[in-house]
Amino acid sequence: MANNQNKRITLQEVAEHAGVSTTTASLVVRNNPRISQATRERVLNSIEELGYIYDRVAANMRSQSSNLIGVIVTNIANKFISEFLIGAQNKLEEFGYTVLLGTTFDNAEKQQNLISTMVEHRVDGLILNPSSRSLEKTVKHLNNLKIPLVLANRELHTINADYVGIDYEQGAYQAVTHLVKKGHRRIAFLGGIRESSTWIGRMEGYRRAYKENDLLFDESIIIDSSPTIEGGEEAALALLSSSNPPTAIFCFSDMIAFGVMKVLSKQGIEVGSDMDIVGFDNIPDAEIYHPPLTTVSSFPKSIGIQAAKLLHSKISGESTELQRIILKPELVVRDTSK
Amino acid sequence: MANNQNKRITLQEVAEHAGVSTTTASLVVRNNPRISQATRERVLNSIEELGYIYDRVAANMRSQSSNLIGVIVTNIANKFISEFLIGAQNKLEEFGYTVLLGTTFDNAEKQQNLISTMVEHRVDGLILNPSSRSLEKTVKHLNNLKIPLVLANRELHTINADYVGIDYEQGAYQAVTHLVKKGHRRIAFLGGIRESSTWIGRMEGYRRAYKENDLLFDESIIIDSSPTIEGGEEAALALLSSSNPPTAIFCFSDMIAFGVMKVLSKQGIEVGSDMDIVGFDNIPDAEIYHPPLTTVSSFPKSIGIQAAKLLHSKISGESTELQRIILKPELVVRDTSK
DNA sequence: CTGAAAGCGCTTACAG
DNA sequence: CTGAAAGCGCTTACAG
Repeated sequence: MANNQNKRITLQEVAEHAGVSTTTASLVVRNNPRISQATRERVLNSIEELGYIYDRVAANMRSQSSNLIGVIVTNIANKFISEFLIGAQNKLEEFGYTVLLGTTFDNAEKQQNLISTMVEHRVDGLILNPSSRSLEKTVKHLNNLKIPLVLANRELHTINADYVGIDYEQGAYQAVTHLVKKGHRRIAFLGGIRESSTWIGRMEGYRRAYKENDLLFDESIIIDSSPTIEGGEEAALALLSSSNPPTAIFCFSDMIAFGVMKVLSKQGIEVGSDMDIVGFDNIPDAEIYHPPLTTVSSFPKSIGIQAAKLLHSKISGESTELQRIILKPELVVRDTSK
Repeated sequence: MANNQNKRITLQEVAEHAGVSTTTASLVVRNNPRISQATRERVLNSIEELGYIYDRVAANMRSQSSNLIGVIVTNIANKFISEFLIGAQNKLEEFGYTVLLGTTFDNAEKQQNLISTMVEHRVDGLILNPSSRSLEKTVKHLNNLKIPLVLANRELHTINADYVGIDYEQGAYQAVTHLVKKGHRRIAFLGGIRESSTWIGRMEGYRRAYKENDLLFDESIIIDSSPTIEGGEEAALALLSSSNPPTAIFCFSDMIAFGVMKVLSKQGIEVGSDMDIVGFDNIPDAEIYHPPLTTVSSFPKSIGIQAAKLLHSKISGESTELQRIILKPELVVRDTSK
């Protein structure tokens, strides 16, 4: 083995090899047009010959910018989140950033650690899909952040930051109104974490639809849970044990709806005839599920794209005022409520 | 606005504030035990008071290690991949690394760019779930890599690197043998990209089961496709137009199986009685699908964990020989083949 | 169009 | 147990 096997070639060595200064070599690797074609080619040849690899870490350190964006999400196994992440990542890469990914698994401590790590890595900006609960320390930290921050999907009202999400209130309102038009007068709301802004938003829409249609509001058919299939199963079991079950269920998410339907079908309750169901998110599975699920479509990929765009405009100083971008949801009627 | 608003406090300023040298301050932030308790506390107080943030970029540059691991996958929207990613990420974070994520969307150029970017960012190691086709340039690049590389899920035989994956041959063999035991003698193999090692592995298992059971091998019921639900639909349509259809189908993946079943159910073909189906991957949806899907379980999270462990042992120099870790799959029988 | 020198914010020998 | 000085590999004014 050669003894220079593990040593990276530096720009200075390239410069020496090409017979120019490091300044010139540096300008060449960054495609600065003020270097003559002849010199540029000499340098590029040396780079090729020596197998030089640009050291972005050193460059970033000197120029005080990292081109790194931290993206922190609750759980990539959730289809809504993975779609969101794809949108954000694609757009960020288009802008020339590299993504530093963190997953909190909805854990507040993990979220705090990830934010610290990313800030220590000198990310140029941060997109945060907050966990359902955040430490006070984290709120303080985020409010003192010197870099642009965009919150996504879940709002933290204690934090002064830009926000991109969908109109949960409107989505829930559409879902419940749709069920009312089908003749339902007793509609449960199942799943989701009661403290989260995403749950509260839906609750407001649910209430508005109840009020406008003079339905009898009943806390006992509003059951929260963790936002997973298992959570949906638990909520459904709790609901079925009640003395006065509803005729339709509005679910916090499609995942919740899947859990609910799993329980219903085990109990011999036919979805779409005995009980109508509406989900939320319109994940790809909603369409291929049996029966296909009526749901509120919420364009997670668009949210990701918007968040990336907004962050980029903040970083480049184009936009300075705080913004809230709220995307409109859309009801997709399928077999669970026809 | 104060004019020091955007300037980060440096360790030197901390040291001055605490009345110690930067050496001492540096040792304190890294929890070096050779600093006395009294000095340590003075420094920690100054850090708190000044709001100092550790600059990992500068530290990494000086110490020539980044604590960054690049993880490049084909598509996080795929459940198999997202589970894999969760396993890898959790384990890597446990080891103290931060993850730099890249998604290739199975595009060879994008893969090449991502690898370059990560190497320029001086990642300490790379976990690569290769796209189905790779550029020659990429192969060369990977073989000359100065940092540890672990391939996952898909092997590239032209690359000298460690590999973690499951035994696709064995999985396919189990699936087809299971169908033979159910009495099937004509079993199709649908979906997946013919050039990929994951497809070739399954094909070998399919052939072995055919040979051992003296079945009549027929190329016309082996139809490849892109590894998506849509790909499954296309393959199924192509199969159904053939003059001599099979009585059972072994699908490249659960996603393919979902596409296939969608087509079959539209055509009024009853899955589990008219036609038996076996998938591959055992993604969470396989269980809740209607009907629940028989499939080969392939522990993507474990693959991720193993890949992270292996990479870590390479980085810390514990293991030097090239390793192949092949996890055994397991058949999970459900309603599509009972 | 090109170069010499300083400096980004840390860590690392080395010395005491 | 602590400190002064050099250096990681770049980019950035500044000068010519």
